[in-house]
Amino acid sequence: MAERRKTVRKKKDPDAPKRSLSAYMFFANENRDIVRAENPGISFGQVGKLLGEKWKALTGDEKVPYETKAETDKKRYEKEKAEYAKKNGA
DNA sequence: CAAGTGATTGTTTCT
DNA sequence: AGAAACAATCACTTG
Repeated sequence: MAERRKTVRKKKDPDAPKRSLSAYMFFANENRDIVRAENPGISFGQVGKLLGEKWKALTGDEKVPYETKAETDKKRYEKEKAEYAKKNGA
C-alpha cells in the first residue's frame, strides 16, 4: 500500500541525510528547457505529463546518461548518510 | 532472513 | 513557498 505521498513529508532523523536524486531528475533537467521550448506557453499539467511520457518514450539507452548520474548522486547520499550515522553515535 | 515502508529528489507552472 | 503530475529510488526499519 504505497500511496502517492505529496510534499507532505513527515519528521525524520535529526540530521536528515536526505536521499539521492532520481534518473527523472537528471532527465527533467535537460527536458525542462527542451519540452518547454517546444511548448511555449503550456501549463504545468501539460509539461509535467508530457515530460513523463517522453521520459520513458526514449529508451533505456537514452536514459543511460540520466541513470548514470543517478548512480553518482546516490553515492553522494551514501556519504552524508555515513557521516550522519557516524555522528549519531552508531 | 525477508519484505515493505516511508521519505526524498527535481522540474514546471500557478496563486 | 508550497502544491500537484511525472518517475525513480532505494536505504532504512522492522517482524
